[in-house]
Amino acid sequence: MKQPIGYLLKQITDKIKTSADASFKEKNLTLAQVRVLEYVMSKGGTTTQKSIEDYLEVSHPTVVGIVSRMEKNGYLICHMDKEDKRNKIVEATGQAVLISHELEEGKAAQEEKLIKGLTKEEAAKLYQMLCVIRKNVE
Amino acid sequence: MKQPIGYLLKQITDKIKTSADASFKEKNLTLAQVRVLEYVMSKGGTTTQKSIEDYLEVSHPTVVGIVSRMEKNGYLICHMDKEDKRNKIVEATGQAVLISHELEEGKAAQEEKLIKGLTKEEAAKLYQMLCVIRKNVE
DNA sequence: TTAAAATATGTAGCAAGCTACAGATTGGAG
DNA sequence: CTCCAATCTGTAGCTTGCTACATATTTTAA
Repeated sequence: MKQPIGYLLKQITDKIKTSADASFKEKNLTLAQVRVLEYVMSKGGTTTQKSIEDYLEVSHPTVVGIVSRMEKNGYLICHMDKEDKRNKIVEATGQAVLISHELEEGKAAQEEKLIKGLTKEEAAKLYQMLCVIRKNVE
Repeated sequence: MKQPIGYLLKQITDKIKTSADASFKEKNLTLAQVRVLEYVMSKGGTTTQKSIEDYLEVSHPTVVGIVSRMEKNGYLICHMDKEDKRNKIVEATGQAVLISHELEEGKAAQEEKLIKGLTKEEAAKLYQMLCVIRKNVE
């Protein structure tokens, strides 16, 4: 029974999430939170909640949840933007900066593990095709 | 900023789920529920909860939730297996049989939309590479 | 035969996705 | 200036994932 591509994608995504969440558990982080942390660091440690939302391409209530859990766990600090009171400024804490280096190292290894068995050309082709599909579902 | 493949996969998967859920909403179904329904129908309208779990490759509490919501909405009926009382037999209702035909028609169209812009050869190659990746994350 | 292991299900509690609705602030048109 | 629209955030409530723990039944091994 040949599975539709969409289902294949879901199985892969679920398994990436589950194993990543398990590996981050001792740090009190999840894959989604690590992605947020990477993004905030790429912005120099400070950004807005709306900016995270645009980057992740998820709905704003989802970001509210992730950010507030990270704040509760000491990875982020939030405060209102005095220039524009609609904006919520999100900053990485010292604790977050410290572990973000470790996280960065593991990242490349994960990507390699994912595409193990594919040639460099195949991986590039895959990437390109996934971009086509992403456009198709927009 | 080039996104990792894992993240690309997640974005695609999320969007497929969101738009599919919206399209099934008037029938009081979700994408996950439709997949269960398809599977049950492929088994002649009767199977066990454990069998659904193996097919979906998700944890058993996840299946419990999906099946019980479908039962509540009149798409499934469950009862204990008298041969082996550990098994929960799951059956599609008449209502489920009726709409399963409609659902089947939409399925191919969705798959086509997803891979629109790829040649038949590319799609086959994509499928093959995704199978490699699925093995890598097992 | 009986006790332990395997199997199937269930419940509790959490994270992360969504929509729908609401509130506050800012910007722009008249 | 004023009011309406746009923008950003928040809350409520849902589904679907998960792990951890518990229960019942069956199977297997001693």
